[in-house]
Amino acid sequence: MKIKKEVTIYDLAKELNYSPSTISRALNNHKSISKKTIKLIKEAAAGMGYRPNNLAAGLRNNKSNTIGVLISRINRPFMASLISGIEETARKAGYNVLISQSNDMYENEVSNCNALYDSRITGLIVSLSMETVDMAHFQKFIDQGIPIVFVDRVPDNFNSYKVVIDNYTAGYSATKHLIDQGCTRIAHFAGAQHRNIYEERKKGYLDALRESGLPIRDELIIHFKTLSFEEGNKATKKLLKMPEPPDGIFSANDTAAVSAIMCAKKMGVEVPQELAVIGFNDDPIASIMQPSLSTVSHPASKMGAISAKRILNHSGQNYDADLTEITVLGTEIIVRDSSLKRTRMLRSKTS
Amino acid sequence: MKIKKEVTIYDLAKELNYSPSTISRALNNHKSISKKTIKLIKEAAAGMGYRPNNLAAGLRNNKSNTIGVLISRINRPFMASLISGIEETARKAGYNVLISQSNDMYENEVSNCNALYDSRITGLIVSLSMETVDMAHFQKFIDQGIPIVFVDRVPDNFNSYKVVIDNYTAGYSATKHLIDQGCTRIAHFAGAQHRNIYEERKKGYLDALRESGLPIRDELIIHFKTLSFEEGNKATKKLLKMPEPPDGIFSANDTAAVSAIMCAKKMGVEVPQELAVIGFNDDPIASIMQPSLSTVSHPASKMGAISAKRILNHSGQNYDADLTEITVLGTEIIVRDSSLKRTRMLRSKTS
DNA sequence: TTGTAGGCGTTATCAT
DNA sequence: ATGATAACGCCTACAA
Repeated sequence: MKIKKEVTIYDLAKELNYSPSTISRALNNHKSISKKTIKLIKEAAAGMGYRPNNLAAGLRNNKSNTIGVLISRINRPFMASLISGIEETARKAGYNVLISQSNDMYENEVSNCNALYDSRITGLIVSLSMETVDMAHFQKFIDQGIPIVFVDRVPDNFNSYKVVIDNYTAGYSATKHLIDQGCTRIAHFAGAQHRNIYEERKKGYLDALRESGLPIRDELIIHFKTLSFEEGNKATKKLLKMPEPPDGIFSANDTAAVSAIMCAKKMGVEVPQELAVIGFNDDPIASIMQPSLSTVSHPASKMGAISAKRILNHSGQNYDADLTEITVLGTEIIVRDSSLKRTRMLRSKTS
Repeated sequence: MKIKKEVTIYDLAKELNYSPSTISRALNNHKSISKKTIKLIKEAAAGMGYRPNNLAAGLRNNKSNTIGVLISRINRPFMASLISGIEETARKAGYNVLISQSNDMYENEVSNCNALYDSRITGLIVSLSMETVDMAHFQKFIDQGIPIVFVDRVPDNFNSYKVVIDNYTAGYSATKHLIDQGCTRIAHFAGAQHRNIYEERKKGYLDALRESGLPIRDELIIHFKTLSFEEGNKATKKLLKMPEPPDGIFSANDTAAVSAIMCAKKMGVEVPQELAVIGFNDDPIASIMQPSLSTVSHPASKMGAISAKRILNHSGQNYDADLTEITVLGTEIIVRDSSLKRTRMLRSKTS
């Protein structure tokens, strides 16, 4: 097939009897060009079907108008909403979004990192893989003055922009809520402890128990690898078979919390009467399952938007100093049926 | 801050006493370069921290190693899995993925289309917005020999690659299943009829009724704009208040089906005994809610992988001919509790 | 306000 | 097997 020749600023220049530089300036709204000329040139450009070549502009500027995103998996409600927030904000500012998923594997994270770097992205937004410990693969961005925003799963040994929620308080409040409901043997589904968000949630859990004078029982703290449905199922089965089973579970994510409820049901354990459950994230499923799942809100889309804005605002600032700008968002406990031991008002309300 | 000078093939050339061309060829595994030299050069490149510049290579080749994705919304289970499938396949082949969401608005689709074009993507994967009717914005890709793969929500007045499921058969089978369960007044939640996937599902529904000798009642066919939870809720309420309410609903997506079940519960209508429901997509929620939702499988990730492969395999072939290569995937009815009127085996099985 | 010219990093062509 | 050179499209000092 014949491929149509693309229109360049040279073609426009010839057509309109201007120099290419004037065309270029006009298209970029350069102040030295009169409104009239700009309008004329832009209309001609549109008429001739001109489309800018980001590759050429990017090469010239050594930077593409692109934000890179590096996450574990796209098809998780939290991540999908995070990306959605990033995309929306970036798009409005005329930026594109390049995505990549590590599937929670360090090796993938490194190679995706390189792939994004090779595309000369304007900035990088990262939620670390479960495995990642070493952070060397991010250094080259810093060396080039390319801003990195870590979001949700952030490192604590690397200075950069960070966007997180207050995981400690969230963990504390979630646990406190269960205690308020009368739970005394509260289990915790903990995430990988080298990811500080999970460490913080657990700390909040521990402190809530301590403050209430409840004993900390190691056998009720289950350390998960990925907080998957399967892991949750297995853990719950084991817990409920204990001589003194827990009467409450605080899970570090909704997926595992849901599996706990389903497992309990199957084993004939009533939720919330015999076992109260609270999750984390407020996935869509939380409000729909029955009993509906109490959980902690996690403003995914907003975190994405903030992360993108960080990149957009960065432009040329230097942030390699030992300066770490952290944005901490609040969360709230969303009380639904799965943790309401005492009163049962709102029973059928979807929330 | 000081920005480190980036290493280019010229630096490598100087360092190794080769010409830039040789370096370039070696890095691209050109056959005229000996294995030994390639190894030498690649090792030096890695040692010196060389990273290729996709922008420059892309400009030179007038094509970036990037696949563009244009969808309605990322944070929908089907879409997230679709993207995930695309990303995984693209990544393995060394391609990047640029995403954009239209939020189901025509105007956004057009401008995103342009933004992706400006980045000189290798190929475009599209699931049309609900609004889109005119297809002119895609023409420029065809003119440049850039392949387009339409997936799921595809046009029927535009020749290109397409990846779809057999919506007619799916709609037929879903409806037939309800009939087999003894339903005689089956309602249908239909999507926007100018999107052929919804038209096909409806056709299947109608034919299933006809073949079974059941009357087609217009008042039981509800046309939705977006098949949202709210729309589903409203429609269900109206249906159940009819003098002769339906005893079955075939919804063109799971979201609306879930809302139907929840609405029915609230109104004291038993599912499936009084009202059987079957959805479409097999969203994660379908197997977890109670009663679990019968639905039609929709191989999102696989469709994404196939779409990406289409682009990767295209390389230079001409497909502007009046040739439309369509890949049709099969689906299957997933029977769960929400439609099992008669027998109740497997009651507590999650599916 | 507009034009000229050089270069961003890479690769393909042509030559050796 | 390797090298020299031009070109991809755009932007921006510098000049006018």
